[in-house]
Amino acid sequence: MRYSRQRELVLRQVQSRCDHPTADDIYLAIRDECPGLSLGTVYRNLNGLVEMGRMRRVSIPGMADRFDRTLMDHDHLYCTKCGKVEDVHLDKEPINAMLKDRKDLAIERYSLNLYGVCSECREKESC
Amino acid sequence: MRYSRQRELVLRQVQSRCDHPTADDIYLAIRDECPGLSLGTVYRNLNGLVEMGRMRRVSIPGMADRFDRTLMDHDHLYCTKCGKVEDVHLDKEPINAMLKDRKDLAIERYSLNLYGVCSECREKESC
DNA sequence: TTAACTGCAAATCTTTTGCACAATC
DNA sequence: GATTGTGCAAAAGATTTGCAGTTAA
Repeated sequence: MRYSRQRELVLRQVQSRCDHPTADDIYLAIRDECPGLSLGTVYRNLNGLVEMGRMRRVSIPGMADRFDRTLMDHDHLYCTKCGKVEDVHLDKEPINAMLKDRKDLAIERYSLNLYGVCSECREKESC
Repeated sequence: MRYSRQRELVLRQVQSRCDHPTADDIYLAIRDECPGLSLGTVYRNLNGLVEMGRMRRVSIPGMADRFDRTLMDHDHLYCTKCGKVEDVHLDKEPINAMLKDRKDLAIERYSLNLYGVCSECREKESC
């Protein structure tokens, strides 16, 4: 894979944010720095970067994919109040153990999506 | 909500199948019994029936939603060989207990998607 | 009768793709 | 100079929606 300014900007943008931006968020944020940039290029680069393991894709049914700079294993909480996606680090051992017990299943991987109220909205509520 | 032949056919179709059909699968299967049926009507009825709790929606990133007649709580295994979606009944207690321990999180619900090889494909493999 | 439902087609939203041109190595 | 990447615009796929006509209660 060879260098491109567009890919560099996409990667930097994702790495600089903790809010799980969509392809369009990223496009809007960097297009000023790169006149003529096209959304298709952002998509192509995001796909490549995810495939290379430089970032992760977060898929939540019914909405555009988001992109996450954090490579370490973790899960996501979709806030039912404000729509934000928050990182959550759960202890996966209970799940892994339970799945390992099921020798009738050949599970390669799984994804867990959480729905609830994010920490920011909870703080607002309790005031 | 009042009776309609279209809704009746959609519901019957889902209830008669264990293969998690998509809206389009359902449309193709029943349109002979209902000349002039439109895909939009199938979508509208599926949405209504899910909302009424008469069936469940199964969302897997990157593909069309599927519909599931089984109302009881369970999970889904997406087969990476053949693309089928298989019902899986897991012991959720370990997950629920782990989540309950995390009093810093306000989780309302969660969804678990499994990826692996379905029972049918595993049988074929082992021959 | 009237509120809910339908068919149709167009619109929406997200993502991909074909192609001619440009940039990298 | 070969190959990879880009911009543009069109296409694709899933789903929703506006509207005028139809149907159940």
